[in-house]
Amino acid sequence: MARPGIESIRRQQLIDATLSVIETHGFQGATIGKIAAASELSVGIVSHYFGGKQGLLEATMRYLLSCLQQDASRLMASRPSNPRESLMAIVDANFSGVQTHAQSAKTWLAFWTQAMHSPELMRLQRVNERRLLSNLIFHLRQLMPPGPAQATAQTVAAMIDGFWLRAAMSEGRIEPDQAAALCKTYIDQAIKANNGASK
Amino acid sequence: MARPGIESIRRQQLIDATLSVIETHGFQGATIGKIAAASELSVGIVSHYFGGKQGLLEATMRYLLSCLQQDASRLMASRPSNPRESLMAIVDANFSGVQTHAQSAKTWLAFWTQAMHSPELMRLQRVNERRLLSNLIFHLRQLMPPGPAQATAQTVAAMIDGFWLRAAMSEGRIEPDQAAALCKTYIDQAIKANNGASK
DNA sequence: CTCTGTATTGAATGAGTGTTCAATTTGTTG
DNA sequence: CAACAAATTGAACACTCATTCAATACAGAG
Repeated sequence: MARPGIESIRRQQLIDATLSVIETHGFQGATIGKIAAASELSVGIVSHYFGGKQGLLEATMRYLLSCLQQDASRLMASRPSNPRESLMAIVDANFSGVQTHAQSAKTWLAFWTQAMHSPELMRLQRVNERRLLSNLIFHLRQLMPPGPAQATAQTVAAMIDGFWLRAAMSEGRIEPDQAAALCKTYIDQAIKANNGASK
Repeated sequence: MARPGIESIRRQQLIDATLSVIETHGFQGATIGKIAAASELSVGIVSHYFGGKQGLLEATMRYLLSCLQQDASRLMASRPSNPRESLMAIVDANFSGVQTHAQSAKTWLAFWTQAMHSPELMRLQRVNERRLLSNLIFHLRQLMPPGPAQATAQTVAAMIDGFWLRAAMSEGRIEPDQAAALCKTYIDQAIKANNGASK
């Protein structure tokens, strides 16, 4: 038998190569050949570890989702339990990935597009969307009535997606710090506009 | 010679077929063969009128952009010149296309993704983005200082994109009316938070 | 009806891609 | 070192798709 753990190493190699190739060549240009070349492995290895190209793409999206979730958990843990601060942490978490991986925004957009015609990717996307939304509602609920909380949560979620989209389109011209700041400004405005009406 | 105007008829036939095929099969599945079948024409006609697949795709995106601009012009013309009402009209215009063409949202997303790796599509996208942004700033500028106006405009633009994205992802589950209402609520909050500081 | 040039067709072509699997390499065990 | 199995390779294969272009259909002019 060969070294144990070699499987997870190869899997990660291929996922990293996939992200890199999508970043430079786009989703359409992400062929098995290019991914294999970028990972310095052979084309056959993809079928061996992921069963095929589709399996590799799904694994790559799962990886991106898990990174996002990890960012969120880390930032939530290091903050006070103040509801407003928690909301700010959620915003930060949703933009922190952009800085470290400039390629992420483009790749996300590519996956979203692909996800619309792939049930499995669609399911993953929906789960993640639900989590963000219910997280936002939970904290907003402590600052305003249910109605405005629901509306504000949906608005914040749309803003986050919108800024990601713009970041992807403008080749990193839009600063993630700026996007996060605008989201936070909105949250404060929404709190001010609805506070005291609850409790 | 055959009938004059036959060219514009065929072009529109092919553009309509392209939109229809992208809606059902996705951008990746939009092949010349399917488009030709949907338009009840032959595959060769595409090269004849558009020089190739890429030309047809660019023409289709131009068509979508012109539809959006037409919606905007129409709604702006039938409203009072009140700055706030103008902003509301802009929001309505950006969501009016979703209702009539449920396929639009998916197709927009597909084009956005494609645009990132096609200079010509990217250029079209940028022009449209600039127009929306400067339109928003122009009207906001009459209701608040330059700084907040700039920030609010970018936030509104991101919200619009974000809601479109969500509409595309959720197969029309999100009502465009609701999205427009949330955008308007935000605009009013932003005006209230910054009014009186200008002029 | 015949002629003429435009409009249209669709089979043939060739480039590109994902998958397969027999052969090879690599690391471990006896 | 020899024997073995897991890991890896990459050429061959089958398939899809965009493009091309010689052949055909067609509308109006004479």
